[in-house]
Amino acid sequence: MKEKLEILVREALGALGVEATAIVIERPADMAHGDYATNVALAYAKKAGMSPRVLAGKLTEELLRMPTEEIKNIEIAGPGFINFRLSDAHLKGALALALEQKEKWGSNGTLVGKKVIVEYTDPNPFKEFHIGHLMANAIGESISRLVEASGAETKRACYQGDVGMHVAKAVWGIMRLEKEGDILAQNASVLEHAAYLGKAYAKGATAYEGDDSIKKEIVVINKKIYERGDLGVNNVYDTGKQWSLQYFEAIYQKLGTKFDYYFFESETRKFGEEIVRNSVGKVFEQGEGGAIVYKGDETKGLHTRVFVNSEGLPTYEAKELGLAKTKYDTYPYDMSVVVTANEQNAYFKVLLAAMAEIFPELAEKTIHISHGMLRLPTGKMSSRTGDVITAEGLIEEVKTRVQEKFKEGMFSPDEKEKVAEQVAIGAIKYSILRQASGKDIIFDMEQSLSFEGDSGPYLQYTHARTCSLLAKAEGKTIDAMKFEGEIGTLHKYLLQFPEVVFRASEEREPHHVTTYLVELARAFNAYYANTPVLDGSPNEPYKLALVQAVSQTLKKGLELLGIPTPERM
RNA sequence: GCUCUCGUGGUGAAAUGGAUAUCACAACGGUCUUCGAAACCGUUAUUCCAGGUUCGAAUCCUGGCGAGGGCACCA
Repeated sequence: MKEKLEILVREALGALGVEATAIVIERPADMAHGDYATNVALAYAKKAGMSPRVLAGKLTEELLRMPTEEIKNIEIAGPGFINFRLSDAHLKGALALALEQKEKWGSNGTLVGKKVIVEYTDPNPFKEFHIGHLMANAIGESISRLVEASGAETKRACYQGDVGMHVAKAVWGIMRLEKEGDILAQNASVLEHAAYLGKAYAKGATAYEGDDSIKKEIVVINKKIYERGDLGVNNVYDTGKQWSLQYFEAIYQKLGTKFDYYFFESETRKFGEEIVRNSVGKVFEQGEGGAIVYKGDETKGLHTRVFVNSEGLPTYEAKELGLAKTKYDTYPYDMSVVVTANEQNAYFKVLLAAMAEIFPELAEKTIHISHGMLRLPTGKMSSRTGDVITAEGLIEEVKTRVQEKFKEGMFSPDEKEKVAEQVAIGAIKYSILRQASGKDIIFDMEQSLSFEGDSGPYLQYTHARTCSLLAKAEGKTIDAMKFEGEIGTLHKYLLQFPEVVFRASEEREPHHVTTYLVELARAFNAYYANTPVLDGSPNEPYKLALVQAVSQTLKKGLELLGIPTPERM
């Protein structure tokens, strides 16, 4: 419809002898103004040599001359906006079409035939999966689903730092704990394994900073991990890594993420190092102490970064170059999205500049998306001091709060546990996805996880309501066309969904979806409070069609956010 | 010091350069014998400061103030 209006307006301008470059058709901020609006009369007034309102008047005359059954009327408003109101028949037909589309409702085909890879979450084995990873996961998962909804073939990737000092610290910690007799039971659970690793890491990290001789021991272990020549170290490392990965996998399952590819730093480092060494003198330079550096162009706000350090080991930057190529060799993508924390922004710019010189075609396809930090009201989290909120801990805490809200006797114990988890995940993910990515979130349990108003559970609750209403209406006629009366805002909100999904996908901003869904849910709840649906009136089939469309839209929208949609809660 | 990002009611956020700046929380006042009150209705309250560009600026440009990130061998 939007495209059609654009063509009509262009023709009308042409008829008046005005050649248009860009034509903007938009949804008016206030729905009372109409279904669509254009500002062309304002934009081209000067070019046409008349005042905006006069031009708008002439354009309207032209537009009215063209036969269009979708349009009910055209009005001029304000400084010279042209507002379009769509016909009732068209609006009803659009709703009927939406219902027919079912699962496909809201999708578009703008990325059909494209291959997209999205990398996100990226936890480090041997360390906690904390709420920062939760943030990256929520955003990355939603972006994956959005580009999928645009028709792209989408693969999810997770990149994990399984080598480096943090690992050496944890391995040292485990060996020390074992020496002290603190050993896990044979049948320890995945969670107990993870907690043990956390303890080991904290021990190693503290000792590393406090004691120079231990620092040296850890450096030695780090080397041994790279070389894989020490059986004892290998053994501890291999089991520890396995524990970590099992633990992460359990969390992904809860969160609703299924990765297609796992990349490990231990695999990309050698390749990355080669790439860098082969381009010394061309792209990279020798820096102080034998390091290999990339000199970023300071006029572009870049700085110099080390790619291979003076000990000859590749840094994260070099590994990332290797990763980009490895990804492409695994899955020849048209677009590669990488989600990281925003503290990496400056580094990523340098990396992309270097990549543009080595793999220009890959750099062009790479899009970096950064998320803000989750901060505690008390300050920054630190895994060294143990002042961390783990994902697991947070989910459990929210879960218990959710259960307190359940009505007595609604669920069996098993169901209760399951639904509580779905709602908890919904609350957490929503609080992350509701704002534009890139900004920090001050994480306040009370505020960000409220179950009222602008929240995940609010949307889930509204969806559950539609489900129970539809269950009561089982067997009744549902028909979007059977309606006499004035078409309301709820109906019009519903029809905006595909445009919202398109924009969210294009900008890779899930928060457009959250904002929209809350508006939709609000419109529905208001409608629901004032209008009896199951009243046997002639309009009942239409009202049920509205409810079904709301239900379907909430379900699909929440799915795009990676938020579960229980039918009862 | 250099550099990047940000500054919207008491609080947290939204707004492809457009019309009366939107939403939630909090506060205050109402609505459950009727399709689920995790809901609904109402009241109060917002674009950091100073210039500029534009028919039109929360949005773009310049300067100031304030907050956060980054600035060579961590990731």
